[in-house]
Amino acid sequence: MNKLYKGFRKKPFFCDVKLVNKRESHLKSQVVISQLFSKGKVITTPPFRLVYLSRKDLKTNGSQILISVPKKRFKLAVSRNAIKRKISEAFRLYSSDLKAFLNKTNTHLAIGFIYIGSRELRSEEAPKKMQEALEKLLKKLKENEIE
RNA sequence: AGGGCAAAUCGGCUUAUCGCGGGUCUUGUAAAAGGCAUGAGGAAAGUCCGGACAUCAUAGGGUAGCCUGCUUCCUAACGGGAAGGCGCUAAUUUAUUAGUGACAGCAAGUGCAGCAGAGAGUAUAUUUCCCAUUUCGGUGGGUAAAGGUGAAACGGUGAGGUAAGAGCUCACCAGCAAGAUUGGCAACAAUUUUGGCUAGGUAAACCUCAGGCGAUGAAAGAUCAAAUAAACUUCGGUUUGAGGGCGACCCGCCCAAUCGGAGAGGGUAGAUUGCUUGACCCCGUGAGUGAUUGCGGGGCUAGAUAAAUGAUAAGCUAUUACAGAAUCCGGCUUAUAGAUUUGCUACAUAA
RNA sequence: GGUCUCGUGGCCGAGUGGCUUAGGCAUCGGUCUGCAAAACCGAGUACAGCGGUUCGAAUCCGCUCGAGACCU
Repeated sequence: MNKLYKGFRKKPFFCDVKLVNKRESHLKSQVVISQLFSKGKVITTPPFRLVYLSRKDLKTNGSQILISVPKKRFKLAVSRNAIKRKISEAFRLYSSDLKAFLNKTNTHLAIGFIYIGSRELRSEEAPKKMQEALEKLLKKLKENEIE
């Protein structure tokens, strides 16, 4: 946690965790992806479908995300890219609670965001939807923790 | 001042905060942190052509297949471009302008042309016209001017000629073929001589002629690391030439002691490189009608790998067109809101 | 990233440039029947789009759109 607080002195306007979204937080491993889709649990909130898989046996903690937009609904590469960017930006801004929880409980979480909306994601509604989805996810994770 | 057409250029900018990719510098044992500048197109698209580069193959020849098709030039090359020629269309100024053309050959050969029509290619006679004959209903022969059909019907005008006619003969005209001269690098144009009197359409039908083309694509390939099995079982063939290679086929040539089929089974899929200095861009200047190119000076301008360019706020008419690099170049085609510049053009308004 | 194929009524599907297109299933109307099925008779509905070649294009050529397959 100390690492993350390092930039806090210079930029005091933002909250307790620094908001980064680096390469390391992308989900790349084919093994993990196949496990995610075969064993993972699913939450559906209107524009997204979340697939997640939490593990405690790994040494690292934190989250790795994967974003998928179907080519069948969005023909243009430009619009697909725009949706992906909006999702990742929204996740970057509103995932601080989730990250704090994961650090506390020392879990590794793989999340897949699948966009199931039929229209393009508008930038003003993206943060609201993301917050809803993440709150739902956090609640589920806490329930599991108690069990 | 606005409208239309054509060509060219741009197709977002500024500030603040946060964030991402690779690069570089600083701090740090390291992990990492911070600073700096930089980071998506005119089409990045379609994959329709042409190259570079790489691997495989390569004594050589022929055939097949595919592509291109007026001429000369440009270019690394092209199915691209420039200039010119010819045809067609439109306009008028009637010989110019603008647009446009897969624009070699049907006078090498073969095929095709429904319906209609007498006849659709060495074709032919329905109605006419003329002659002969007649049982006066017709029959036989000659003829192709006129009517009619069709997308398309085998030159036109006049004279001679004839039973009636006909390029049957002649003159002129149109068009064709061959030759000559002149101009042009050439396509071709102009003039002229001779010929036979007419040659129809279709090659985006087969085809002929001329020219060109080896195949596969960066998921190509190279290096390193890790792992390992040129192994095992079984069947068949072989110095009396089997088998393999020359990745369409044939001739021919080469290799040569091993080759082929089946079974069971093992391993890898990570890193670096290829990767961005290039037929590059900008400026000046010379050559050329032009495409293009010579010389000099300056510049470095994405290089990711489940894949970076974003978000928020404010302002500029602005949430605002079409749209996202994946080895790299040259074209073509298609999509495209708006802005600017230049040229041409006609209309209306005002002075 | 690269390569290739296909597109004909509501569905399947034939079609060698020539009568706007064979056939089957489905739909609708009629005959039959007490009613229906089957059978029989009849009808409507199509060449993915645009442009070109040709007297004439579903067919030949070019571009565009859509769908699918393969390499990996």
